Amino acid sequence: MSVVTNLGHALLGLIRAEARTGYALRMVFETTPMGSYSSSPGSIYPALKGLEKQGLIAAQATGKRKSVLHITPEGRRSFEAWLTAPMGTEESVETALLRFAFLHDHPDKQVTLEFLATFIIVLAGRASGIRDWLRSEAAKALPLQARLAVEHGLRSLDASAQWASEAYEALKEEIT
Amino acid sequence: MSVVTNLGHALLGLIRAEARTGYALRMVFETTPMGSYSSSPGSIYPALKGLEKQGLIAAQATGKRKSVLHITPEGRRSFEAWLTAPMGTEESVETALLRFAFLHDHPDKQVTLEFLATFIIVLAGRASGIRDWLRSEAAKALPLQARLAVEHGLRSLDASAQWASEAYEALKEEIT
DNA sequence: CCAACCATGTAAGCTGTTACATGATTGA
DNA sequence: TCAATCATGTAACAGCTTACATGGTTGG
Repeated sequence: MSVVTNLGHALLGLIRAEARTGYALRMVFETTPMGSYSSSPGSIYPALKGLEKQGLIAAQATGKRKSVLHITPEGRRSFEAWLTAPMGTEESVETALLRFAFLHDHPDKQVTLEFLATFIIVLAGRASGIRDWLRSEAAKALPLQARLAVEHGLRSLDASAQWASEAYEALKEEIT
Repeated sequence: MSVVTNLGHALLGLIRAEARTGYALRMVFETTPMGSYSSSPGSIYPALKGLEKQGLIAAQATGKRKSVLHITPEGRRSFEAWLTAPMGTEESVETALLRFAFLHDHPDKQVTLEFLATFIIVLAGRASGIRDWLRSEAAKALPLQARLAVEHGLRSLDASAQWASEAYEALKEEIT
């Protein structure tokens, strides 16, 4: 039972790439566009403790006050499983993007291409659900602006799908 | 101090439009694309109690078990203030969309047009922040896929801005 | 030496989720 | 009458935020 949140996976992925202190991780969230995640000590440190309690990361004290966190073999396994799990129909765009970003060092590039292909299908399904609703009687009863707001959700999904297909092409280029 | 969440404002706005039972509100979230909000009893009823405690809505028992909720004068004032407050630079897209949807019955359509214009500016500011970062040294150190993930955020913002400018035109049409 | 930054943590509180619980009403 | 749906709620818990608290290190 993986009780790891998006924040937890973001932290785990960063630590997997390079052993770091909690503070260094906070700085990543504070100075890069990865900053949709917390960055406040009150969320980072408890999350790290959770990962440690689950045996996914371990701390190495370095004489000074700071302690460098590194990933454990079990953490590596758990992260890998999360990374390559099949995408469910309700997986959030945020989670999918996080997984995609971390898939970069996966040895088999085909996995990433399939990931994007599935993502496109999932997004298309959601978009057509909204389109159906917009054609329904209920939708016609709504005032223009409420309908426009729904339309925004559709545009968002379409933009994601558009992005995914371009990313697909870009990666395919890179492989060859 | 308005301690009302997005869910609270969504509920308040629906009740303002028409007095309803808690169950009817749940159904709105369950059967329409407004369903990004809760819909579970465990979130709706406590939220409604919160609104009641703040004097923004009031319940009228109807003999049977159900009680119909209606907005109070203070609730109306509070909602109106939220609706027409100037947009801050960190206002979430979700909040902005909710406000936009409820602005439909605002007497002065010019307010809505200005709202959209501001929204476009806010989005442009965020997008250019990301674009700047993508041009930075830090960004160039990132692997392709991480950069692509950031690019997704940019596309999202652009799609919202595109939507906003089209909504602007659609509303302008409607007014005349 | 003092300010700024590095570094880690705790405590209170708010939202929301899941799951459980209850009972009334309605239509087949 | 029995199932489905209407209708309202509570309890436990997860996750995050804000604010508070502490102390080490480094550069001017």
